[in-house]
Amino acid sequence: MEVDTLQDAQETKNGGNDFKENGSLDPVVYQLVRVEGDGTLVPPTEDEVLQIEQFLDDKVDLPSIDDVGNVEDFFTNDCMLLKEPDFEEGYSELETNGEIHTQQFDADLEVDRLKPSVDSLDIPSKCTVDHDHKPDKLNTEQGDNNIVHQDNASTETPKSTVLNDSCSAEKEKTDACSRSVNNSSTGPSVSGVTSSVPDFSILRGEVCLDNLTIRELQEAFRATFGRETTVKDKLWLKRRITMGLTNSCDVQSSGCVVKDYKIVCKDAKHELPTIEGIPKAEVEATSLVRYQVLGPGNERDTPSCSYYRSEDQQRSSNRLKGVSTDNDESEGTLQDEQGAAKRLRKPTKRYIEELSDTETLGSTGKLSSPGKMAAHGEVLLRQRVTPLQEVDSLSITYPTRKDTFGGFSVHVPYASRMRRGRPRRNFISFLDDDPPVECPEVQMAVETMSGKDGEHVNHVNSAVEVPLMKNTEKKGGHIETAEKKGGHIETADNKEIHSIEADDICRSDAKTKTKRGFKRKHHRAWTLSEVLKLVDGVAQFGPGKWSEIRRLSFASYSYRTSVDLKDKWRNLIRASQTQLSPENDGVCPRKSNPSIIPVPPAILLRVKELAELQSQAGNLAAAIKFSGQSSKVAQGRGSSGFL
DNA sequence: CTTAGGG
DNA sequence: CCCTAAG
Repeated sequence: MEVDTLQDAQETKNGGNDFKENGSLDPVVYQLVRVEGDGTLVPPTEDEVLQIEQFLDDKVDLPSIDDVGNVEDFFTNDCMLLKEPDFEEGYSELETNGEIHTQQFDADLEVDRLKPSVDSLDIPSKCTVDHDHKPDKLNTEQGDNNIVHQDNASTETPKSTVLNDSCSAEKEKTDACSRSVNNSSTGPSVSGVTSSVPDFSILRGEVCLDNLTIRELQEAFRATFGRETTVKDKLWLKRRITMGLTNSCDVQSSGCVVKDYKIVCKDAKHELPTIEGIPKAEVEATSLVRYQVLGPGNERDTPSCSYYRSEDQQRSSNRLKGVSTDNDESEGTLQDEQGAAKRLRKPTKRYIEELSDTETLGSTGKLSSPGKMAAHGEVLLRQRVTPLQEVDSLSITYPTRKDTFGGFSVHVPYASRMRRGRPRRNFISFLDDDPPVECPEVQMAVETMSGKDGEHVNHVNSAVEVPLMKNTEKKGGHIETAEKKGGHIETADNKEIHSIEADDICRSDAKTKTKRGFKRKHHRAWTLSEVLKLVDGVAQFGPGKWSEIRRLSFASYSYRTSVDLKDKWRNLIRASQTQLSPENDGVCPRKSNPSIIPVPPAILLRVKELAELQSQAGNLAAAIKFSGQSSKVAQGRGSSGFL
């Protein structure tokens, strides 16, 4: 398994209010999209993006090389997990995944008009059965409805006769689906899928996929996944089907017979290591542990579930489940604890498919698709609109953007882009402004990737150039984290230097942009050297001469404006007073925040002295104004040299 | 444009 | 950092 697999397996996520703490996400990647009234997809607003950024935090970690192994491990186990008790549930849950999100849209946006797009976006079989069955429950008008579906699906299918039941369930779903499709006026009907019922008999008993024709395989695929596939690749189909039936990722591309959802290798005649043999409890435990690894989001229940369902709702839905209550119970518990523990999410069926896809395609794991990330906005949208069948048959590359974390250049999902400016209010402007938005990223790359170049100009000390605050870039907490994880405190020098150019671009860009700080100036932590320069500058030119100081001492730091200097100085003074004078037991007020490297007391001392000078200067201005002296005065123990 | 201050 | 009011 490769990192890219994870990223490729994107899920449709809608904007709106569903991004909150609990909005658990796939361990994979989400693509934030908003469905417009007419069914078209639109990039998320920055606000929306922001809302999920925190989740992506964990996600971002995934691709990190170190985690790959774990991830793989995880999926393997998880696959097995699905198999056992709630096989069905696993499935329906997984399948409903996309739908759920989309459905939430119904609440957020215009309900009726969305249906079509929903259908077109998602797997046919995903259509809501429950609208028919449990009209009373959650699926009223609130965004909570979605949950029931999967629950029902799982509930209504006794475990014993898994296959057949699942078939019927699927059938129902399909029917319901077609209904809803038909009901909706404009909906692009799902090609044929809804018209006929898959031939589930094909999956009955011992299935030897090798003996099936492509058509049969496709049928089997449909019976397995509840949707059609246009893929004609036998190998691919076989793998998919096998995986689907066995719920295992570990499937050989051929020579396997599926019997009772277990893989039986023709040749080896032995079952692949599935959940069999592993104590249920152990498995469960495993899952628990794993769940904690991945993300705040959780998953046994679909994201929306955990978030949208109130406690009561959850209970009621649990009741609905009936059969699989015990499992649900634990799930519920898990959910309750999810806040504290990170858990992994079951790989979605789609993920599984994607997985095999990449494998089949001989993917060695290109980390993503750099080439296609160009116009993410649009490209991405189109992709989402494409019928799923096609989506998984093609080697879709999902839009990502390159970003740098802790020195690693990785592609992160489009949605995880950091917000740079003030929230954008409308999509149009969002799109229009896209280029500039990219700037920070570029900068990041430049900063972290390239080695230091030029700018040794009047550089006094490049030694201590560590940002005073480690969370240099990106205000958002999570990126910060990512950076830390990257683990290196690069010499700020690097940072500064490279940032300069990029930032300049950015700034000019921002400034040219629509007035009112559409973009907030990229936050740059003040480095020690900068502070020193500032202090020196103040000492030399006197306080208030910001423009001068900037011109002379900060010639190389084009991103520091005189105002910045002024602000910083103000802060320094504050710090010196707070942190120094009351003889604070050496504990800085901002203590316990490891990410903040306090300004060395030595400097603060100077600041303080200068500050005192200033205040006194108020009365005896003349003394300081004669710069020549003032600097000396300042450097020489302040008040002493003073008249 | 530069400063000073408040936010 | 941003924004504004004042020189």
